[in-house]
Formats: sequence, C-alpha cells, structure tokens
Amino acid sequence: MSIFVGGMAMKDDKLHSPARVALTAYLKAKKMRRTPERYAILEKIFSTDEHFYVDDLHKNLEAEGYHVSLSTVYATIQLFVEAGLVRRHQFGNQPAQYERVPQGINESHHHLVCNHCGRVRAVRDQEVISMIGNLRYPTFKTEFFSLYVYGICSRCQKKLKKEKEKEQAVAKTKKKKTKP
Amino acid sequence: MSIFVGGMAMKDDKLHSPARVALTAYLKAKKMRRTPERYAILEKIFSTDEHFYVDDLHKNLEAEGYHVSLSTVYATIQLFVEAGLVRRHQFGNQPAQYERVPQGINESHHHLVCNHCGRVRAVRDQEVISMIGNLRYPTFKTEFFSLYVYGICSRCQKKLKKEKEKEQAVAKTKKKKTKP
DNA sequence: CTTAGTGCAAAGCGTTTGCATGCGA
DNA sequence: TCGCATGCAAACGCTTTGCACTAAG
Repeated sequence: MSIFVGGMAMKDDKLHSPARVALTAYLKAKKMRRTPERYAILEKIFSTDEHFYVDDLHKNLEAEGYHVSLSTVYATIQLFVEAGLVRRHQFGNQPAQYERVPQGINESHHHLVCNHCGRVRAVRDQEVISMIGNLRYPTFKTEFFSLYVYGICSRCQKKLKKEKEKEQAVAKTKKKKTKP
Repeated sequence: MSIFVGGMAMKDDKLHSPARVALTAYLKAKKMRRTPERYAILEKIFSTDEHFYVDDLHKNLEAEGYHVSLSTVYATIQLFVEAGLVRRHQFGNQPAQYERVPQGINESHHHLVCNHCGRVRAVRDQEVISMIGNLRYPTFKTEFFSLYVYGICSRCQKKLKKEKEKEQAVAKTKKKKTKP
C-alpha cells in the first residue's frame, strides 16, 4: 500500500515513523505549523543515514520534482536541530554537514576526519560511546557529544607516500648536479 | 632584559620559546620564509591559552601598533594549522575559533559547548584524554582528536528556567479567561 | 480571519583570491 | 637578483534577511 503525502509517495509505515511522530509532537508543543514542506524535508533526511549538505538535500528534493526554496530548507533544518532531530557538523572550511541524530546506542558513532582530503568516516565503538556518555559535569546539563578523530586516511597515506618518493628522487638528482 | 623583535618588545626567553623553535624548523624544512609577520602572529597566539577569533587576533595586533593585513593573518594561521601549531574549531554558525595546540597531557582538554548561547569552556580530564588517545584504527593514521560535549551552561539553565516560569504564568491566565 | 511559513531576490559576512609591491634568501 | 609573502580590494560561497504572497489553524 502506498499513500501520497506532502507530494511524495510513501509507505504506510512511514506515516508514523518515529521521526514524524517526534516532529509532530515538537511542532504541537511549540504551537508551530505542520506544513507539507517540513515533513517532506524530514522524510528525505531520514531516508538515509548518511551525512549530507544542505545544497545536496535541496537538489535531491528538486530532482524528485518536489519544489522547496533553499531558504525554507535552511530554516527547516535549523528547526530540526532545535528539535533534536538533526545534528550539525562542520569540518575545516567546508560547508556545514548535517546528519539525523543516532537512534539509540546501536546508531551512535564518532567520526574519523582526514586532514588531507577532508573526507569523514563514521565509526561505531560502544566502549567509547558509553564512556563519554557517562561523563557528568556539575552546573552543565549535557545533551549529547561529538568526538572527531583527525588524521590521514588510507587513500591519502598512499598519495602522500608517492609524493614523498618523487621529491626524494628530485633531491637526489639535484645533489648529483651540484656535486658532480 | 628585553629585545625588540618583529616590532614587538619581548623577553629574551621568548626568542627561543618552543613554539618559535617549532615554527623555524617547519619553515626551514618547507623552504619557506621566516618573516617578522609570522613570528609576531605566533607570539600573539602563544601569549595566552584562550581560544580566539581571527578578527580579534588581527584587531589586537593593530591595537598594539603592529600592522598586518587581515589576509596575512588568515594565511599565517592556515600555515600554523598545517604546521601543527594551532587547531581550528567551529561551533554552530559562529566564525572559526582557533587555539594553540595543547603542550603535553597537562594542557590537553576537551570542550563543553552551550547549545543556547554558544559559549565554549575547556575541561581537562586525564582519563578521557588518555582513553581516547589510545584509540587505534587500522588504515587510519591518527594525529589528534577533538571531543565536544554539547548541553546547556549554568547561566542559560537559569535563564531558560525563568522564561518557562513566565510562560506558565501566562498560560494560567489564559485558561481562566476561556473557562470563567 | 490571522499570522506563521514559504519563495524569491538581495544582502551579509567570514574567508579567499588576484595582482602589484616589497623583502627575505 | 629571484620569487615568495604581504597588502589591498574585489570576489566568492554559504547562509540569513526583507518583503510580498500563500495557506495552516
């Protein structure tokens, strides 16, 4: 069975997905409007568990024939962040990345960020998650955390190794020339 | 005793501070120039252990009568990040913050970030630091990490509590009016 | 009927870039 | 002398804002 909601076809179970329920509750509590745009954007975000850029999300919606203005996408994502449905990340000088909040400990993870190419990889590690999750600070009401481990990814390690070898070869050539 | 270097008065020991030595080594290795601007900016950054914004750093230098262009400050900080002398942080949609890299485990720390006002507090916690520092990932060459704990700072907790009390008072008033 | 939400275009702002000049090596 | 660094101003790109219009409650 399939129903048409907010301009997009979706399965019946999606109508009552945890995310939709949470958004509805939040909007009601804040006395805000339940617009089709908000649900369409939410649906799109929760349809994958990948990080995403605002611009890509917008393009994907347009590509599906669902027209929303970029400003609305920005405003809506901000709303989702405040509602605790989405989290913001920003690495180096790249545009902001977002991801839906991890659902329970099985989805919790931290990030490996490559200092060379900027790529981000999610890593699940129960021990780390629970250890950090148990931290308590007096006078500070913890809500969630982000752990970023920076370094060099395997791809860039190879790339840098090759570059280094090339440089050394050049250096040797120069030595021979200046000291013949 | 005090010597004049790079347009700024400084103590003799600063001339051979670990940061200066490290920068000199880096510049020599990369065959880059040791300009007074680079050392002046380094000095300013390492004169405190606080996080700072590029703009403030630039203003502070100007205020001291040391003129450097904003572009040079940007370029230089980027250089310092690549040299491993400075680290970049970015919270929410605030401009980037930087801090000199922690010198040894006694300076290592993580951050408490307020979701309401955006303020950042540094927290030292040996156990957390060493636990995370011992993480190893195959194919990924770890260089350093950042842990951000998000929540509500004490100041904002009080603020939000007051706002809530006000709202509830208003809500009660309305109830009385509609159900007399 | 009221006014929050949306769409569009323009503005804002941190950061980068292009180019002429200056200075370290 | 040679060419990297700097200074300045203009450009850039992500994000926000102002305003007229639309639609949720």
